[in-house]
Amino acid sequence: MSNQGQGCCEPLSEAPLAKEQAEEMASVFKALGDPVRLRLFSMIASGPSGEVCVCDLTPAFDLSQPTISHHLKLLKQAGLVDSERRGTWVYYRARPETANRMAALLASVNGDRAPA
Amino acid sequence: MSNQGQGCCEPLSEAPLAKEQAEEMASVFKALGDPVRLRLFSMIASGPSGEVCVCDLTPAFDLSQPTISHHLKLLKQAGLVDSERRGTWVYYRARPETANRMAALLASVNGDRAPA
DNA sequence: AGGTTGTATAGACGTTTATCTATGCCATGG
DNA sequence: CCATGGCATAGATAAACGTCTATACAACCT
Repeated sequence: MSNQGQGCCEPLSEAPLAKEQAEEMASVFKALGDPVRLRLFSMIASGPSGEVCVCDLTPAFDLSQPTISHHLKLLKQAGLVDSERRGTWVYYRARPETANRMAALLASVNGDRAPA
Repeated sequence: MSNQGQGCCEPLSEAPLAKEQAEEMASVFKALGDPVRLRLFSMIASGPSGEVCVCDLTPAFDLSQPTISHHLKLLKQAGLVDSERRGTWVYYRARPETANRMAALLASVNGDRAPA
């Protein structure tokens, strides 16, 4: 229930996005715009302990380890995940603020408007 | 079944997002992953009459008319907007079902897990 | 210290993408 | 009809992207 509206932006249905805001938000959508990254993010976000080891993520794909590492880096740069090294392994965890911010933006698109 | 102690590499039994679903949803995010398209979608979604004429969208950018037309096409293919020709002009309107579906996905990322 | 395993970085390469100019396709109006 | 204006399609091109192999870095374990 932590929907702390951090006053990020107007809902889409009220006012168009400014150029800067659009660029910032588009970069997050772009990070989610790849099937591999979306699945990675999904696996991380739904990790039962709130975090997932890279060693669990890598074998889940038919891709090389550096490729997975690269995608995780992009997710991190987009602000969607955070990483922490504990010993040998690195754990990734979702950053709900970012996801919820994008969710709020999309949820504001409503269809009931100007009934003829 | 937390493996925090040492055994890290227990394979995830099931991916939260299936491969096909991820590809389908990623294609929508990809459409929103461009600043121009996001602004276009934003302008369309916030149109006071629920729809916006292309003739109003095109001059709002420093881009050629075919480029705008191309971006609108991608938004349409992603299921984010619909278009209708009325006489000389073409009007675009948002499809809230798609936007709300993506919003629901992102909103399901919540941080309250593994209390303290 | 040396070997082993997990993760990240570097560089290369083929594909996709965003943009342009040129052109085609409606629909309206002389 | 033919001309005009709005929008879409086609083809070209440079930049960005996803992937790979090779290698470097980091932490563990004898």
